[in-house]
Amino acid sequence: MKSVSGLLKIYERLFSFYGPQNWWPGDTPFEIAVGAILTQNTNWGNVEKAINNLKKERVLNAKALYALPVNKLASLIKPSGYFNIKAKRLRSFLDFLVNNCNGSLKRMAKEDLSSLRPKLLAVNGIGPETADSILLYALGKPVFVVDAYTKRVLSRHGLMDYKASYEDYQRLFHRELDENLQLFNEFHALFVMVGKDYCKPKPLCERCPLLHTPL
DNA sequence: GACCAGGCACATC
DNA sequence: GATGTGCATGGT
Repeated sequence: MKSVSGLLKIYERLFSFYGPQNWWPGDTPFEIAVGAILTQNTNWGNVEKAINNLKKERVLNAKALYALPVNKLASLIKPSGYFNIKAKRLRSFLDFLVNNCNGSLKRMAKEDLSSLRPKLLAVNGIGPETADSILLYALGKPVFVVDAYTKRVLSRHGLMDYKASYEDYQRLFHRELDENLQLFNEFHALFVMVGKDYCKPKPLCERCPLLHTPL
């Protein structure tokens, strides 16, 4: 008898309800990395406004963004909230990108996950979720992205203690699931979908697909 | 007007 | 290691 992972059941239900998400919503690895920083504790719609401002100014590339004065950068990303601190965080990421990877995410992607992840985490303003979002969605590295919705869903379904650490949550996925880039990509996106729709601070379980869709 | 949103760094105990 | 706080806009 083969035991099916509870995580896989969740994945199958979400996938059959929402379908493929084809994340990240961004056209280039650089846009994805910028979006990952801008979306910290922020509604994605506000991030889109900020990214559109950068596109209009034609500065959504490493070289142009690096050359931009930090106060000008802050004014462009204002709609995404926390604009002063996020301008600094973008600058610190750009420092790393330019000085270690010649401004190229393609170059960054050549480095192994195990050595690259600690380097990203050492960049001021890049914590575990932002690092893993960049690694998975901009660089194609097989690492699971844990976010607030993931924690809510797993803890409310009794799979994890809500207060467990980021690494604890991530270890669960890496232990239970095959190392599959496409699966990691879709699964995180599906957590965001069900989180936005149903797994809010005040849960809306009545019509949640995790409780009310067939396997 | 209150609540929420795809975190993180930093201070303090 | 755990807990508290500042950061800020825009939608519901």
